Amino acid sequence: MTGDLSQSAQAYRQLEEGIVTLKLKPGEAVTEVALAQRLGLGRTPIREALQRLSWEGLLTIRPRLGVIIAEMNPSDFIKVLDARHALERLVVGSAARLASQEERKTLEGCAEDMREAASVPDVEEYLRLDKAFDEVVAQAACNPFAAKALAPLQTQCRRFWYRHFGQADLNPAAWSHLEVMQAIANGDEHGAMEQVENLMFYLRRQATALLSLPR
Amino acid sequence: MTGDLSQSAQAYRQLEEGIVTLKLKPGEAVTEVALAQRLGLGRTPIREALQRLSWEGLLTIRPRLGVIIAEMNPSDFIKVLDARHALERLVVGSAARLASQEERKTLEGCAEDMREAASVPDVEEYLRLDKAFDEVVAQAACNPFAAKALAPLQTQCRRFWYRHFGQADLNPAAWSHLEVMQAIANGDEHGAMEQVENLMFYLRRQATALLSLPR
DNA sequence: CAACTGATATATTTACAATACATCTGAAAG
DNA sequence: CTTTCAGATGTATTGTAAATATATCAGTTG
Repeated sequence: MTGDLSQSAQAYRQLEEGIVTLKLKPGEAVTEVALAQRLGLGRTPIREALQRLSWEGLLTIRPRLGVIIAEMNPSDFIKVLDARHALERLVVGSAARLASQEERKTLEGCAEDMREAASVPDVEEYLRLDKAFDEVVAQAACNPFAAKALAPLQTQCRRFWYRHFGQADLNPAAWSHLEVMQAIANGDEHGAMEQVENLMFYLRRQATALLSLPR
Repeated sequence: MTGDLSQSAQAYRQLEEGIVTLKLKPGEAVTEVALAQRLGLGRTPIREALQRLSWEGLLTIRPRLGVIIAEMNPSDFIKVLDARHALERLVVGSAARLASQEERKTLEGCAEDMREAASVPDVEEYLRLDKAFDEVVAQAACNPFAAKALAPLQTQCRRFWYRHFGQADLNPAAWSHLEVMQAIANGDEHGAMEQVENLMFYLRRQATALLSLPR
């Protein structure tokens, strides 16, 4: 019907997207039945999606009380970044070393698209490409365990970034991504790790800048 | 009734333990209803537990086909270790820096118990203590995101370790753990990171030794 | 101010539907 | 006559949904 994804998977995708793009606002309380009606699905798929989102930290389920979309303050984001940084080093390095020709090709295409999305600018498209980029790299690294650990952190980053910097200039972030992609595509392991260091540092600076503003 | 855990949580605990202690053998196929009967629970809690175990990589759910307990070969274990290593560095360092007095106390007690479990030797108790150790450290590090990413990797390690080295001498591994705990308890960040490096190196050596044997 | 009652939301169970796999039967070919 | 392959039917298992039970919160009443 709607692709050959299971209903749980559909629910998950839609809810995740809704959360990172803030259609579901941080702090908001929602009920299972409300979501079920909204997405036109049964309660069970919704429930399974919610559980998964819960242990990815995108929302918290409070028994008999409802689910609330997770808040995220800058200091939490720093913590996410710490964890992500540790894993990105590993994964990006492996990807530069192990990526297949096809994956390198895909990465170059992705870089091109991202450059364009940043110059339009089209934030949602940029986000989709960022996600695609992360997925290709994760696959190229040939370490599904690291990939599984990393993915939720990347999702959190996207959400936080969209919330606080979605309206800002996309170009600096995009450039930084491009450098990483180029290095991986060229099989330059050292360069890739250096560039990912820059990228993480850039995100960290953004977050700390936010911390000093009392908002 | 059985503590105040939800039935899903109970199911998860029991299944996880069953998997790491190989009461559920790698490659084995099981059905939801069989597990439900075996644990005396309904199908839904089982199902939720299975899903969680699935995205922790302890089993794979093949739609309309059944769930099969994950195999794990040494080369997979190396990958798990790569990812774990990256995160442990971060978490252990933070824990040494940030642990409360109470947490340091707990760690010292844990070290004592582990020394004893290793000398008895009591593998299952050792495993429980190892898990408790990991949990205390994760909490002390004040980074729930890193902790969530790390926990499944630690579980995988325990399982693999129990399977291949459960019968071997516990003392070397225990000592290495003790060093880490001591360093954290003393707030010696540098020492803790050094010791965790040793521990990871030790595990890696064990795995590579296994790789060379054709078994 | 305390206790009770009603409403609301989740936790769990149960039932039903859909799908895949295995087995059995039949016919056709050698 | 035997063997093999194709088709159909039966069984087992998961995916989904609805119903029931239980706990929590809020509002009201004594």
